[in-house]
Amino acid sequence: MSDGAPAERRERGRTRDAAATASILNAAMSILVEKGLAGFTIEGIAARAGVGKATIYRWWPSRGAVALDAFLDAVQPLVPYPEDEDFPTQLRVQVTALVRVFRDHEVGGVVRALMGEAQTDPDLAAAFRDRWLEARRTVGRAVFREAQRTGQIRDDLDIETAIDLVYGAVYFRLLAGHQPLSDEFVGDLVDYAVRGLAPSST
Amino acid sequence: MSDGAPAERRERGRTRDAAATASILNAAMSILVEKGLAGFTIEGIAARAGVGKATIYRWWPSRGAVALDAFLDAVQPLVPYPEDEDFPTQLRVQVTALVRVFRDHEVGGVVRALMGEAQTDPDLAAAFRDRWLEARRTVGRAVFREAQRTGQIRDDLDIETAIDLVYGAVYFRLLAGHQPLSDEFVGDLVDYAVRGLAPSST
Amino acid sequence: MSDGAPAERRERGRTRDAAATASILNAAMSILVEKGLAGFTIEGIAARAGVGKATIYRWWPSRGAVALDAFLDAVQPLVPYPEDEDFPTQLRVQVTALVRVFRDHEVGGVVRALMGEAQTDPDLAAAFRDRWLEARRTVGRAVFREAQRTGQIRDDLDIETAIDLVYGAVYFRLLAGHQPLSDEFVGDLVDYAVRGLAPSST
Amino acid sequence: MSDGAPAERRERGRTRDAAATASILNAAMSILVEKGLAGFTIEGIAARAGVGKATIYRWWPSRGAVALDAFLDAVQPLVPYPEDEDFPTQLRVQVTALVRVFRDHEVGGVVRALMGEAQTDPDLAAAFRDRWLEARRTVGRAVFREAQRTGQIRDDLDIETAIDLVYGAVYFRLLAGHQPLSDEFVGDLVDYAVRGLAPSST
DNA sequence: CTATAACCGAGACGGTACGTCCAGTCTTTGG
DNA sequence: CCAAAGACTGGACGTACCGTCTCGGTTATAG
Repeated sequence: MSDGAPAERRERGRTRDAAATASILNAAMSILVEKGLAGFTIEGIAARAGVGKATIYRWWPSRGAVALDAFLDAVQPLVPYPEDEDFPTQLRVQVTALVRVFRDHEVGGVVRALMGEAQTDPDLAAAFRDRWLEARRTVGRAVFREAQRTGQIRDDLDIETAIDLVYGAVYFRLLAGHQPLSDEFVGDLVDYAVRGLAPSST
Repeated sequence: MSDGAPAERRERGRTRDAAATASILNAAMSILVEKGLAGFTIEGIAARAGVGKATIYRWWPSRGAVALDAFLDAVQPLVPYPEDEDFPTQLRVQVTALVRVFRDHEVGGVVRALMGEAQTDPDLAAAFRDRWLEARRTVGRAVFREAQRTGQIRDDLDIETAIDLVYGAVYFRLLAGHQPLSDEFVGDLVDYAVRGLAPSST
Repeated sequence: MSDGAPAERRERGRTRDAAATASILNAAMSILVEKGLAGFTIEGIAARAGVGKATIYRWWPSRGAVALDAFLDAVQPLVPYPEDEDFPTQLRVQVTALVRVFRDHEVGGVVRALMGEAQTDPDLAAAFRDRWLEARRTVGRAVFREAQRTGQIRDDLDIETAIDLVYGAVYFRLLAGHQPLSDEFVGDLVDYAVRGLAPSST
Repeated sequence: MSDGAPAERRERGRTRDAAATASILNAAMSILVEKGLAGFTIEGIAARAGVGKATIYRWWPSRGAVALDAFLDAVQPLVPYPEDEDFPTQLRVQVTALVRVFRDHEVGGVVRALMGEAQTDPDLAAAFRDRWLEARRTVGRAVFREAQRTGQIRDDLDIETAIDLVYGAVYFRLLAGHQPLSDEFVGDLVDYAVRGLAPSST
């Protein structure tokens, strides 16, 4: 949420109302799921949460920031950590998990909304990159590095590009909507990528 | 958006003013380039174009539709058709051309704006898919099919997935902005993809 | 409004379309009666009459002018001429007739609309005065003069003021709506006025 | 329009801004006087008052309501209360005062505008009746009742009709503009009315 | 019998104002 | 000092009409 500071020194005055915060994030998430980003307004959130607009502005700089917090609140628990498998399997498990979250939990719409809004709001874009994308890439990077160490992929690989090769296609389908995020798609995608990243057969 | 139908039957009443149409698209494009989608308002376009708001609403259903027409007007001439080369070269040329258009002609920001707006506006999303993405994919598909015919890539390939493997990464970097759209990126991307799509070495 | 010049020299070109004119006045009257002056728009009249807007503007300068013509067309036949009776009876008959037209033929609303619009449109005000009020006053003046000649009212009377004494109350109730235009009202009104205008009893 | 209720219970939230209210009414009055009801727009008032349109719409339902409040603000202090005189003198003083207000203080135009607008806007019509006409009639009614008690006018008189006999003529000349609101007119009018309302000479 | 002119319907045009919504800020009362 | 309530300025929205202006097409008179 906006801050980070771990409430070091007990400050004067009334403390932040945790109930209000939770109420705001719940209201935000339910509005996002019901109506998408259109119709996602600060006034609407305040009304549904039973909260003054100023209370929202005190803690979040923009509607996108609220949406991002609500999204992370709802979605952080859902994504798995890699288990001890070979590289193709690990990659397939990771991508499948992400696609399923997008497809099954009405989360895809929220991600679309957030990335759409981020095209207009640079602060949101940065926050989304740092708090969502980068967190996921950290996990992904570990998987690729381990695969490099065990010789399952080339060691002159640009890992950032390799990650984008796989996940770019997923986000592209999510955002452009020209093709479905099917399990077959994930299978082929991982297959082509694994081959493309493998060491030269010589 | 505006038409499509080739004005078959002469209609009654005053005819559409081509000068106004051009003026609107120019104004729209220049506002998009100057200020991005924030600050891209119907009122602003009307004012800069010297046109009544109603004239815009008469022909376009939303600001996104205006932006799309303006974008296509400006960008259609810039993208090349494939020449007679081997598959890796053709792919590299195509992807490089797209990335350069995004990078060099202030067009990247417009595409970001359009795709961002499309997350909220389903009509715009459909139009963007049909009139931009699909047009580009048609070219891309031909390249992949030719490569298939000449045995440069596997013939059990899902071409749609293959296209997304390459172009997804480009759009992902454009929209998420976590890494630059550099020429090195394009080089590696095409390299990994070509390997991944190649026939089994056996 | 509509005419004036009695078609002296036959002019070149297509002549005025009488059907269109009638259609416009009918449409105007029916819109006035249905919706009042709010909702009485040139576009609405043109649409209902099946006529181009320009055709209306060619012949009338404003919506008020159309309304006035439509009103006079519909109402001129309804008001009676004075018969050969004594003054109080003549006055009562005249006022009663006017009040009944206002009450019974949905004409009251149109007069209210016209006088309301005239507060804003000086040309309409002048036309309404000349073509309606003055026409009615001419009849009224004759009645008062005859009464003066026969000694039924004072001969030092200011006839204009006397007319306003009677008709002013009627129009006031029509426009302000604070009291109904009942027959009892007319009776009392004429009674008080006749007494007030009578010669001194000495 | 705005309230009336004497702010019984102190409410939560920011209180109504008296400066904004005054600024709106001043702007409204000055626009009315300068340009009449044509050119009297909510946007114009907001601009001149330095106020958002929503602030006007929050407190008044229509431009007519604003005009009425501005009018009453400006005019309430100007009309006198009856003094201790005989009936004809009292009536003459009252009518003369009203006519002078109409003539001399640019208030006539505003009343014309209000009554014109009221022909189209029923809410305004009701408010104008209750807050202006009825307030004036209350004073007038007292004068007539006192005259009845002292035998200066008939006691079977319909006072409402009697009031309209006098004031109807004034408003008629104001609204129709066919004759001036001169002092001679007032003199004759009161003279004829007083005679007409007097008890039978027997 | 052809020009020329004024008419007609339709409807696009540049504008103005509407009334609504929301943004982001400010000012109250009250916990 | 925080929270709720809600009034404030401001700006864009999408709509409705305004009055003007082309369009293609239709009667009329004049040559």
